[in-house]
Amino acid sequence: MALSERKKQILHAIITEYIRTAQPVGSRTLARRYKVGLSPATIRNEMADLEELGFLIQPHTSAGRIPSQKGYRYYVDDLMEAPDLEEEVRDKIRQVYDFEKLKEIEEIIKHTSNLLSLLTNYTSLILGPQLKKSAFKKLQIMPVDHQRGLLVLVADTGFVKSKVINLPQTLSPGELNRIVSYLNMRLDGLTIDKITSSLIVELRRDLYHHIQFLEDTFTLLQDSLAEDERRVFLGGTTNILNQPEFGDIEKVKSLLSLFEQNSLLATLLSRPVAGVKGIVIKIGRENILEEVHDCSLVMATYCLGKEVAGTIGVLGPTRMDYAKTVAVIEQVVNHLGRL
Amino acid sequence: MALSERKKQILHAIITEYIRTAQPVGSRTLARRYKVGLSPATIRNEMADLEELGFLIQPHTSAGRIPSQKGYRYYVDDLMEAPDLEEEVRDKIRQVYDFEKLKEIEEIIKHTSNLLSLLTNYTSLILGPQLKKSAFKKLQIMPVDHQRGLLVLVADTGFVKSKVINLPQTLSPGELNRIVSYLNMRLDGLTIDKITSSLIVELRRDLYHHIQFLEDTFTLLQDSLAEDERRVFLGGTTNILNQPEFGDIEKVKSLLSLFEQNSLLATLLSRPVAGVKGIVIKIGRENILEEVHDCSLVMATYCLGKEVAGTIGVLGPTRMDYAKTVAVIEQVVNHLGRL
DNA sequence: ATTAGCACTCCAACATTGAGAGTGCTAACC
DNA sequence: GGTTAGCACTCTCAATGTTGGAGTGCTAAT
Repeated sequence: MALSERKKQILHAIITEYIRTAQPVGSRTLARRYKVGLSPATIRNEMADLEELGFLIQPHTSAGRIPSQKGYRYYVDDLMEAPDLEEEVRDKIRQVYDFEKLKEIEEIIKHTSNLLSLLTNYTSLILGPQLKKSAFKKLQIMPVDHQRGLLVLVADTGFVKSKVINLPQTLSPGELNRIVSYLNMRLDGLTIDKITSSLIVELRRDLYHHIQFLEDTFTLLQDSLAEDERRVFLGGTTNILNQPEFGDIEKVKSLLSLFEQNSLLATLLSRPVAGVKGIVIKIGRENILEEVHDCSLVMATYCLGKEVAGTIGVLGPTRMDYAKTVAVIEQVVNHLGRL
Repeated sequence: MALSERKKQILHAIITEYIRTAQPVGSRTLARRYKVGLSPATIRNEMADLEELGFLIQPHTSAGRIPSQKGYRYYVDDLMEAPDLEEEVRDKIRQVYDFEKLKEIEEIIKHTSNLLSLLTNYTSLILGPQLKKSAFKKLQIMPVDHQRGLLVLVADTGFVKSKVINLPQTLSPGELNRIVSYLNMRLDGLTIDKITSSLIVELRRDLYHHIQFLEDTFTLLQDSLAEDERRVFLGGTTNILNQPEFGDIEKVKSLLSLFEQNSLLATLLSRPVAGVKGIVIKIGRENILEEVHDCSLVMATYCLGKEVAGTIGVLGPTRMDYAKTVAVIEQVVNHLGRL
């Protein structure tokens, strides 16, 4: 699949131009706007070749060419070079991560997703950290009224989960405290996924005389566990509507209803094999979901501290500005890693 | 503005038909489908009158008539009668509120908003309860690591707010406990809006040697206070796209970006004067925001327990099915009041 | 007061046309 | 042999008719 230098150059130019204008690119325009020292006729020949090879598509006889999926793939893998970001952009990123004191994960993620959609003008998706991997830190029960209490579960990542539970009225404050400290002791330092159901059974045995109350507690624990359903944070959902390819209401509708389905979004983002570092780009039909078959997704795993936390992604039309998007994501992931 | 019985009947029929079909209604259709014992010609005369009076609009000569805003208003105030809900619908409502044990406000609201959008096929908006009005219940600080703690604030309504704060390292656990119980004592039973800044100043004086740490605490308190910005919960945002009036991308875009702006939504919903009971309907331009000038909003205040908690609303095109929507909202508000 | 009849208006859907953009091919050129 | 000019051809898009249907308003008859 080795293309001649000239073909590469032409393909590059076509894709660049198409990304800019969203219009099929003709040989004339190319000759005029990009200083290949070639006449339109020669370019036409090359374009015909590139079409034969599957990199370009002609929407109809006598229109210019547009990149095919294969064309984008080649561009992304071999042709594209990430631009330096403008100082202005770098500044904005720095601002978000420096000046605001972000302590809670959720806050960090929300800011990040806003930032991404702002900088790229596409829609950003961020898959939150996996609760499983974080370590149990502390569990606390605060009485709310005489029959209910608030159970708070804190993970070391700063992740907090709370739930109102029923407390048996027969339970004295002292007992409650003892139970809580016992649980804290037993669970101390474990990662959440170590809290298996067998451990729970064991605990339940140890504390069998408080069964009723514990049911709720364990339910929360197990829910948190079972909630492999990691939350996906969205930013700039309307950005994508500004793209000329979304003139069609049907498309808009299917995309927007996709945005409402957290689990599907999570599927989308969880593709890159755990551990794969760097940026992964899914173009058009390379994505699993039909709704985004004419979108592309640029994603990367991000770390918070040392742990791989989740996936960060930007969704745009297949005709998106890959180079810039990649640059932005790299920069952002970088900053995130330092927190 | 007293209309003759016959005019009322015709206006009613036109609106009903238009709500059903979204097409201008002509005299022929009306004579055929609605058993007014009149010929098209007579109906035409009446329609001309109604147009003169401002209840109807003719999109162009020789199209049928559609209701004007004034027409809808008259319909809603004087003509419409709320239908009995089908058993099937009543069942669905009962299911949501009976079988699932909803303890936390947020959960209740989320379920309600889903329910509403499901039953009406429009978009539901729910303005959450005002933190201000609920009573302070308890404040707790749980250490997370050696320099950070999780501050949890519980209101008696079950409302929970938490924030990670910095703890000065010089603070011993004993001291921390004393501070917490002191704060609890001082704040006990107050409604949140009683925790004015003057009280905070006072507390701050009493505890002046822990200033740094307290800053964060007070910030949270004040944030919760200042957060008059009450959260609006949305359901079925894509439903409204199924309405034929949203064939235009521009409209969709402006509406969707409105949906992303919590504060604007809160404005929309907070119109009905506090205390007004019953259902309020805002038609078209009666709404403040331009984005919904061709939508209508049916809303009602809802109670949780005895307190007025917030506003519940359904947003559809001006051509929405007011009768059904009103019936559904009434039913839902009813159920909510019983929780 | 109601209705039948009729001329009139307007929209929406469909065809027609011409201009513009772009191609592929051929033949000439370096 | 690679490159280019020239030209016929194709296809879209926008503008411009054309037509049929739906609905009206008016008038005259009931």
